[in-house]
Amino acid sequence: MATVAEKKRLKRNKILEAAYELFASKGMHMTPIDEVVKKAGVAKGTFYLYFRDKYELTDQIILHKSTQIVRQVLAEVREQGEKECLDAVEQILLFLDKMISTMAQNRPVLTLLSGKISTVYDLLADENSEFRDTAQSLVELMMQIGLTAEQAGKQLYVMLNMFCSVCCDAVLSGSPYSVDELRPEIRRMAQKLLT
Amino acid sequence: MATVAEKKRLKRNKILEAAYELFASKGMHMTPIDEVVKKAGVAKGTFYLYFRDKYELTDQIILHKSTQIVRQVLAEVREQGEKECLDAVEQILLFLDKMISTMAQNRPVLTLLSGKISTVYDLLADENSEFRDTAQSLVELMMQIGLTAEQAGKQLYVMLNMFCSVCCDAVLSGSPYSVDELRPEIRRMAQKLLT
Amino acid sequence: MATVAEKKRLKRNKILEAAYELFASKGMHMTPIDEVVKKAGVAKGTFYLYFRDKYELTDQIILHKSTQIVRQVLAEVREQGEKECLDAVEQILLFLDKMISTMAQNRPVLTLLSGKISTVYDLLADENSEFRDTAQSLVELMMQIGLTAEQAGKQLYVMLNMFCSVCCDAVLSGSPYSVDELRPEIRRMAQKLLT
Amino acid sequence: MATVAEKKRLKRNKILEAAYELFASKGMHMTPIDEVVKKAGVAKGTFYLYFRDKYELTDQIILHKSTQIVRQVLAEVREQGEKECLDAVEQILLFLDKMISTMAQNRPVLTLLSGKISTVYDLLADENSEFRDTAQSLVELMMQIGLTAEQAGKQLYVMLNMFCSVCCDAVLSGSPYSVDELRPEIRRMAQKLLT
DNA sequence: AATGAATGAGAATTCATTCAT
DNA sequence: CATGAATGAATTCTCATTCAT
Repeated sequence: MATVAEKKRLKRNKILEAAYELFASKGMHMTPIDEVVKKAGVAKGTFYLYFRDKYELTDQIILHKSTQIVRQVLAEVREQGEKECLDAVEQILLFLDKMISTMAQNRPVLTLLSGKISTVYDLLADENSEFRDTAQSLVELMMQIGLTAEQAGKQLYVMLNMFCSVCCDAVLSGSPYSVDELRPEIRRMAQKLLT
Repeated sequence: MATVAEKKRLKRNKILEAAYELFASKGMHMTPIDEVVKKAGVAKGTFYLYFRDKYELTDQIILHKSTQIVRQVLAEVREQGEKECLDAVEQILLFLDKMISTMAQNRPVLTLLSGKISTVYDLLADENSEFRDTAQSLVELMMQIGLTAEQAGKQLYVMLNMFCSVCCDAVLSGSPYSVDELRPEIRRMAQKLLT
Repeated sequence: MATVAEKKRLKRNKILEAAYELFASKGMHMTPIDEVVKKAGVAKGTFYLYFRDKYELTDQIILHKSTQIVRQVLAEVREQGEKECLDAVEQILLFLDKMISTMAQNRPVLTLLSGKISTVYDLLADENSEFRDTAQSLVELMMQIGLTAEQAGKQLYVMLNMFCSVCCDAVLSGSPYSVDELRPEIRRMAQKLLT
Repeated sequence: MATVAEKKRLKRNKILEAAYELFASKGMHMTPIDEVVKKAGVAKGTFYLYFRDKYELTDQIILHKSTQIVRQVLAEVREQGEKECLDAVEQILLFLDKMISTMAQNRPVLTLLSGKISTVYDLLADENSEFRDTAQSLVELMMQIGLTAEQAGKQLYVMLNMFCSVCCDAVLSGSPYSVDELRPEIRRMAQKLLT
């Protein structure tokens, strides 16, 4: 077993997780590297062995966490979609709904995501992404309701962005409406957009 | 003429404007007070005569600039709406369209607004806001298409948030789509949502 | 009295003096700013009010100290030269001799000067230097022994550099010869060069 | 063939050369060990197998490079001296002239040598040096022009130091005069000193 | 012998804020 | 009211050196 590379990956992850929790609760600008390494249980120098600087760390966290969320949501959608034989519209609605739920339960990640939402979309759209296939099938689902490939792509992006943004606001500030207050309305709007 | 109070207001505005430009281009965290006061042409101590601290300044800028934008957009909508005798849906679409255009032309303000979009809505919804009446009429317009007051309020919020968010991404990063690419799609979606 | 500018000059000088002593005894690279400010009795931030960074400080010290030394030497030469009605060659020899003595007594300054000797010459040659006139008269003295202006300039430079360099080595390391061992030899060589 | 000891010597030399180039271009204080070992193609730990610390490395480089230069210069002088049957003065002048030329062509080595010129002399004077004999013959040459052994030693030292110092300044900063501008003057002075 | 991950003391520098003038 | 010199805690990042593999 490649214990050496494995240990490195583990250490990197420890830093990533420690930073995530801190950044999420106090914001990146309010979290000194000192605290991150202390929480991660590594030396200060070790941090700079794995990340060029604080900004690279931030980027990595966003990537890391977004990936986690998208991966989880897609897995659930796929499973439930198959089990319940959902049609195109229903699957997309389910995807958006799950995204909202998951984000609502991941308050901290929203703090980081806020204002960088296109990152999530980039994850889906990137040629080399592990999600490429799924993203493709989402677009195909939307084409089944009569959109061109381009329209489908754009609309998917706008809807994702829209729901994420509303979620961020709703979850983070709860003002003027909470997620739960907004959720039925969002669903109604999504349905309207998809028919 | 109250030259004393007037001069104070002027100096305060000079600081606000200087900070706005700096914050917009480099971000608040990357802009030291030193630079702000230098650009504003006042002494460092003077700054603290007008603002409690850097955070109050930031808040004030967002308020200041959002107000400017909303005020401008609403004025244009009102004028054109009257001139062209637009119906409810058309007025709302015009409002959203103008918001997009104005934001697209105010790249810097988006930097600040990004992730704080509900601020704009708060402006509209606040009891004491100068926009209260207009916001009220927007809601009433939406009720004309068959929504309850509550639904109308929420939908207005969601649509605003959605469009602002998409604009921020599109204008600021241009990725994955530019505003101009997205604008027709957005309009189509808005229309669908309002019928 | 302009107490404000005066106080600033004083504080700057305090830093300069503190740094000089520290740099001279341990070398600039071995002296943290922390120690400098502590010795100067000012806050760390104050340091950066007066000097861009450690390197500017170093340059300033060299300038400051070289100026002090040259000023002192020239004053002595002028005085003694007049009193004893010395001729050209004798005055130059006296100048070099005094330079050697003064440097020998200013061990610390040599630490800083070592390897940056042309600084001293620059001081003499700089158009705006307070020493311009004196430097000019040194050159004129050398022209009296039959050199062209250009030859005189170069020879003055070479001799200065040569003597400073030998002094640095001799004073700082005492190896292979001490200043006192070398001084007669140097004098003999200077005399030879000037006739 | 002693491949073991040979390989070690080779690795040591690789480090020495890598460090030399780096130190020469950016200065020792600005060159981290990291860069040295990377350039040398060895691991960081390996460095400490061959050198106690960074300071020992620096010393070794200066020694290494000075030796190279002196060895080269002396070889050339010896060869040309024999071929052209030069007399004492001419040989010394040739030696100094070659030193200047070689240094002018070895800009980087001067960076390191600057302020440590007596090292070169130490090389010549050290009892166990490979140059002991040559240095001795240089002294003897000077005694041929009527100096005592002691005077000869000192004068050789002063002249060496003087020329090296002037070279460092001239080559490194080119200010106030370049090597080429100074060279005739230096030669003239050397000639004067040797007669 | 060689490696390179890990260390952590330390260094430079910044900057929001205060306060005497 | 206005000023800007002074502060020093806080922060980021570096790097020589060690040591387990």
